[in-house]
Amino acid sequence: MPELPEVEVVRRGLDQWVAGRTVAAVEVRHPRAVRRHLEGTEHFVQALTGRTFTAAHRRGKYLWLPMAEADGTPSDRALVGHLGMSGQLLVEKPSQPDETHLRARFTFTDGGRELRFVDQRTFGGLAVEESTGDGIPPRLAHIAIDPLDPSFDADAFSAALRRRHTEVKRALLDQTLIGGVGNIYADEALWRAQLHGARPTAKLTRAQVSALLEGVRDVLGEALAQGGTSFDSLYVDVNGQSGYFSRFLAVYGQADRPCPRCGTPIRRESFMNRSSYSCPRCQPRPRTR
DNA sequence: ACCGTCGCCTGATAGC
DNA sequence: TGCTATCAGGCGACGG
Repeated sequence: MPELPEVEVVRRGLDQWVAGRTVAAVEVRHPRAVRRHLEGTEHFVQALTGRTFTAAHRRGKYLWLPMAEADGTPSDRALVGHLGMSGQLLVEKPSQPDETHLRARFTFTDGGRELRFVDQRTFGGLAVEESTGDGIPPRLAHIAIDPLDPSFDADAFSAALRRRHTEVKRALLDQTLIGGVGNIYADEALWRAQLHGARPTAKLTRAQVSALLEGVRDVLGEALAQGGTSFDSLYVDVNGQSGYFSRFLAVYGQADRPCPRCGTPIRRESFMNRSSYSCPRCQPRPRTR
């Protein structure tokens, strides 16, 4: 599942292989892929055809590509994308057979490799959004700065976290508080900080918040270092099927396997209608909830 | 304003 | 064998 590190790998691929190219045609194969483009599929196609992508940016798990008009002047719109659970953005030769779950195809005026949006479960999507310059499109403004962004403010995050009246894992998954953390890396960061996800945020000490943030940064950074070198950027597989995940994860998906720190079997709990993994000894449950 | 729950979606897998 | 149930989980809408 693509979280921040995987999306950053995709961004780098787009910046290298798509930025600077002009769209010749757009084919939408499944309307759900552009459902967030409220003006409809035809408008989506019109808004992109003939425009040039100028760069690829990311905040949290969102990507956006600013555009320029045919005469080179900057456009006030950008292509915004989210990979959801299973989305891929692939840069491939036109001769490559269509993928089963191909949702949209972009061809370019240079006749080179196509950009394809492939998404089995269709939680992801594309839209053209208002945007000026390289700044974040207003529709994405609610997504918090992510911890790999140089402007991330650790003190502000710590203060905001401790002001919340919720459980710490919920807070980590809240994209308006910190961007880019999903279920997998939330569990990994909590394990590193030796905190159970049900701990109330308001009662965390400064030291605990600090350890948590360090855990988040480390796990995202390490995943990026591995993912960024594991994939051919021409074919960015963000489904984790290449297996680099499982060698790297301490607790996620590791139920009944020994905790790498203390050897206690990892437990799996249901939380927010999804799975949470933790070490019963390193991460004791809070007494009350 | 803030917090928690629900529905969306499809393929793999387990169990009968 | 073939069916059904369960699971994977990010996000925005919505209700309290």
